[in-house]
Amino acid sequence: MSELHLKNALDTLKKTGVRITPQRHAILEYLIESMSHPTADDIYKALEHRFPNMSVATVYNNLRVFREAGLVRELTYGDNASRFDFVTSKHYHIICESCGKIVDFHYPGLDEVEHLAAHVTGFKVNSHRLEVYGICPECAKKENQTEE
Amino acid sequence: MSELHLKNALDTLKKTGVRITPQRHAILEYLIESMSHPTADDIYKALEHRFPNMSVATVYNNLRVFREAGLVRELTYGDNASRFDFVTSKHYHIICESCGKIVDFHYPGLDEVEHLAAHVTGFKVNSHRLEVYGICPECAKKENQTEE
DNA sequence: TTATTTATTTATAATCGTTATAATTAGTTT
DNA sequence: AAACTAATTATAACGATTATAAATAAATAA
Repeated sequence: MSELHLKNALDTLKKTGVRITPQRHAILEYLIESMSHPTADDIYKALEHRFPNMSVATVYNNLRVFREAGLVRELTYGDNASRFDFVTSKHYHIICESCGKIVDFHYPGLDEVEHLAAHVTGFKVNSHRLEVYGICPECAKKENQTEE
Repeated sequence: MSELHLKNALDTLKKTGVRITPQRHAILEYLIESMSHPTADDIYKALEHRFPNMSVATVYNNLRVFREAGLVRELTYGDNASRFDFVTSKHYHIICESCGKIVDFHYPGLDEVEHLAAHVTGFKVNSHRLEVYGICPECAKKENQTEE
């Protein structure tokens, strides 16, 4: 399953003439297998034992390469570090405002919003971003325990 | 119209024990009357002729105060500067990927998404963020002219 | 194969938005 | 007026990201 994702991703890169370096392979592999939404630094830390000389710049550079190839989505959070998400199928994120955890959920198209926005503003619409914020079950439990 | 918004905003601040300093008054006034989505630096630049000694920190501090009072919403964009939006009614933003312009549009509640997300993930949902991306009419026109 | 070009990585410095700190000023309360 | 508190200012620091230049690796041409 995840091997297939990796294989497809590598194929996509090859097609666009991007070299598959060991670092790139490892970063992609980590993104796919960790099943999380890591920051560039998370990735750097996770791989530094295998690539002791790797630079953070390499991580950033390659995440940009992957983003431009459409393999990876960047989730930006103001002053805080961006998180990177391997693109599989369309999904949205719900984010815990207490611990920062990000959980995926699916929701059938919000095409209607795009259409309405295009109609009202005259924009040519390309995409949208939707995030839901709240408190995850674990944090909610903790808050109850401490009678917050 | 905008005077009323300003008056209400000042009342809200007074109620929560926040002092109305000349700088705060000016920042709020600018946010309301500019009808735009300025960065902290935009505000700083717009007011520096009236407050030659004002510090950027003051702008940031007060935008945080306003945000915490619910008067202002902060729109974050990764590494780029946040934009600040005086809260009037519920609306969403459509952003031009070419020139960065932000235009408001209204859309009747996405409560259903919140409910579904809560149900699927077990989160206690507080809010959501939705943005649409595309190309504004002006940029689209330019692109056509240059046969892009 | 070797030489040459090109892409990639590395190391490091720089940038930029934002926040922290400490000193000063202004406003409030006693 | 004195004492206390809040807000502002000036400046330094921070952290995420990017730019730069040198070094290395890979691909292509000779």
